[in-house]
Amino acid sequence: MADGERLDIHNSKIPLVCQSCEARHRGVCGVLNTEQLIFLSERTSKIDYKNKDEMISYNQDNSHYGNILSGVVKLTKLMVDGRQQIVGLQFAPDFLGRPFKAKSTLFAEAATDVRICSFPRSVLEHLIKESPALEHRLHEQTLDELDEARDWLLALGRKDAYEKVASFLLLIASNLDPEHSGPSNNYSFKLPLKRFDIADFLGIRTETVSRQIHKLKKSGIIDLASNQEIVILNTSALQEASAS
Amino acid sequence: MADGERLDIHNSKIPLVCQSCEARHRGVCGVLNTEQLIFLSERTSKIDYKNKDEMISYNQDNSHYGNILSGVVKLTKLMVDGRQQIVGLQFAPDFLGRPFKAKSTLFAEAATDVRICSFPRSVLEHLIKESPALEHRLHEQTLDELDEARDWLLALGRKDAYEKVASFLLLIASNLDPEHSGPSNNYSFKLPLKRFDIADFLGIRTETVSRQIHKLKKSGIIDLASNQEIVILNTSALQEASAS
DNA sequence: CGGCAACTTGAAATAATTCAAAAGTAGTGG
DNA sequence: CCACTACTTTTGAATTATTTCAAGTTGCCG
Repeated sequence: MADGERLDIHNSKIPLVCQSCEARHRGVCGVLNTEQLIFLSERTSKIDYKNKDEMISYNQDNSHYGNILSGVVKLTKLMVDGRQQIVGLQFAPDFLGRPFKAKSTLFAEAATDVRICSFPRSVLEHLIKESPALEHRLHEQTLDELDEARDWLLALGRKDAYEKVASFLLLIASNLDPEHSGPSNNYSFKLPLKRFDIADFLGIRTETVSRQIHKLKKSGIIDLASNQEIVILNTSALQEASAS
Repeated sequence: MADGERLDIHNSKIPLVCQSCEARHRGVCGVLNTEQLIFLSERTSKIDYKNKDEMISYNQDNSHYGNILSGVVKLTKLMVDGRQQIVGLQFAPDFLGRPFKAKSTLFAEAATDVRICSFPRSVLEHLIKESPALEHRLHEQTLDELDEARDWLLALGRKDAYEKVASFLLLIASNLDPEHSGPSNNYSFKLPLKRFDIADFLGIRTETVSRQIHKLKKSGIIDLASNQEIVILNTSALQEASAS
């Protein structure tokens, strides 16, 4: 670490595997310096999951972590009698996994085809020890997830089915296209979740989801290009309907 | 910082105000060294809130943080039409406040008389910069809160009223007396929340809470020493009833 | 002891579920 | 390209859990 100039040149060698990576800047990797990025990239492997693949199982050792490169991941909880609830949805470039705990307390399942950049626990721990900025970044994501979870506690506890479905459509729209936060109308997207999963997320039944989507369509707030393709005709009316 | 011996002696002077403090070891202060503890203690003030006092308001600047020394704090969300949902309960020695965000997205209200050790944002930020262990400790609490929030997502989304009330009683029992996690029977405690707040937490109505408590009593799982004092007669049956 | 708030109880109304069946959609192979 | 199957979604009707509304009862604090 003597010659500043050469060091700079050397450090600008961002690993090839990272150069066009979704998570490189927005994800946790954004806080790593080049040296740390090289260390990490040499210990990662890209893993592809098919839609419906189980990525993490309940009680599984938290031996690996990952960054989501593409796709949507469902986090679900299961009751002994089979009742199920989605307790989180994750999108690229979210960090995936529960740090500092031996075993997982939930399931992670691919809701679409998913690609992640995976690395072992020891690598995470080593990097955290070296880089407080990394723990800070993870802490921020955890805080954001907590804020989100609390928004959903309100929705599950106090909103009716119609409001829940409207809220869900807004959530998906804003996550698939972060630009879409504003009231730009006539925005369309493909739902990453089937009716059953939507119901699972909202704590209601698929039949109820279907009926509420029908209502939203009938009142001209949305339209269906196909079963899975939602067209938002009137964003502010949808926000109104979501009661938030 | 020259003479090691004197420094040690000096450093063993834990601030008087911290010496008998609930949060000193279990809370975030547990990760601070003596020097940092002195720095912090010189910038804190103990604040007492009465039951029902609003401690943090929606959209309020996050200018102060605190450690709960005693009492129970409700975190609530409010909809424009007045519907309300408790999204978290905090007990001593929890850290209170939302770091790294300008404004609060929820209300914090004293659910009992509450005492906190409060300090300004700048002090937190200064200490975090100096001590990665502090951020780590905060990160851990946030992760625990997220785990809890997700447990409640499952409860709100998929449990019926009877199961919700049973789950709630178990939650309170284990937080008021951490020793009570085991199946020791005939344990009694005073509910820190009124029926209305319990309903608010569980996403149901007070009348429904009342009816479910009645059911639990009728089936011999609990007894009421008074309206607010619950006696758990059969912990395993209560766990059964909570469906978790 | 009085008065107000918290809690309980009952009966009617309602939102969502359950069950059943029909309609739509996608994928496969002849 | 159509037929076939499997799966997802929609729709309808009956049932159920919870809410709502209204009235009582209890308990607590001054």
